[in-house]
Amino acid sequence: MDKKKGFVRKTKQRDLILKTLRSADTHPTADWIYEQVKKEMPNISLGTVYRNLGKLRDLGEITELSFGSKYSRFDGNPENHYHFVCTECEKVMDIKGCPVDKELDRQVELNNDVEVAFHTSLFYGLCKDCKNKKEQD
Amino acid sequence: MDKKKGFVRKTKQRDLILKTLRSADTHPTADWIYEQVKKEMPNISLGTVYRNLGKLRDLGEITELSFGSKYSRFDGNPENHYHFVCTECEKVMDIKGCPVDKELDRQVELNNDVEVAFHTSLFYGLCKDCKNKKEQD
DNA sequence: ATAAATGCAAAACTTTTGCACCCGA
DNA sequence: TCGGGTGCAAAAGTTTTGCATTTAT
Repeated sequence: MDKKKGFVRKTKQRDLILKTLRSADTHPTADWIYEQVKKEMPNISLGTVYRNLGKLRDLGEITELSFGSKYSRFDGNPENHYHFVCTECEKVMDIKGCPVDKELDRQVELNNDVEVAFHTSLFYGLCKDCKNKKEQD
Repeated sequence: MDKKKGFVRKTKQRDLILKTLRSADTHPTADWIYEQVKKEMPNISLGTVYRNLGKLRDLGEITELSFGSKYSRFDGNPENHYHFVCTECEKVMDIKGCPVDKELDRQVELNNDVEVAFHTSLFYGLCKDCKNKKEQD
């Protein structure tokens, strides 16, 4: 018997959830993902979406971002990187051209007597669209 | 008549809440503040704590930090600075000796076609106490 | 006197969970 | 077949809100 306990089974639901998240250009909420996925799989439940997002996070396939608003947001890219939060439309997206500075972690350790595993930075402001919209006034 | 509409009234509750927050060495949750304040003012309600924290935030007296866990945390210091989150005991505190690098904001603007108002960084790891506790094993 | 603030409780909202059934390996 | 996954609905947990009353100015 080579069946092992505690294995992760592949399901249509989880595949679709991951595909949907990976193809999003921003970092959506569980509810947004639920709405998208429902178009293709109308009977899926929100509980399943939450359970699968949690499982994918535990497997290291995605990252859960919990900041900015009441909702958690999910990032299909598990690599550490910086994020931008639009204060106007609430969208959350990746920062380009600004690599994570690991030297900072060492500096913080020395100055604060802590052990740093990693850090992340959040930039707040107006995204491209909201910036342009404001300029039109 | 020099009474104006929309003014902010001074109350014992708000004073106590602000005093409690300012004297905390970490960044507590609304519920923690509620528990502290109740010792001195047993009839205060959690709703009042939330309302006052919101008002103080709107007035720019404090900062609301919404990351790391389900709860919002509040920071008696409205100045922008970096934070440390202990992944073991969940405490959130200020980072010392690591000033906010405003140059980064300009770099992000250039690379991402956005308008950055400010940024904040979160360092995750073990705080002094949890680090020492681990070393004892 | 007037409107802001409070206390209480109910409501709103996001996320989790129990359970019976289903389905992938 | 076996145990992980799903759907549904109820529950949990944080934050907000309606309302009558109190209180600061």
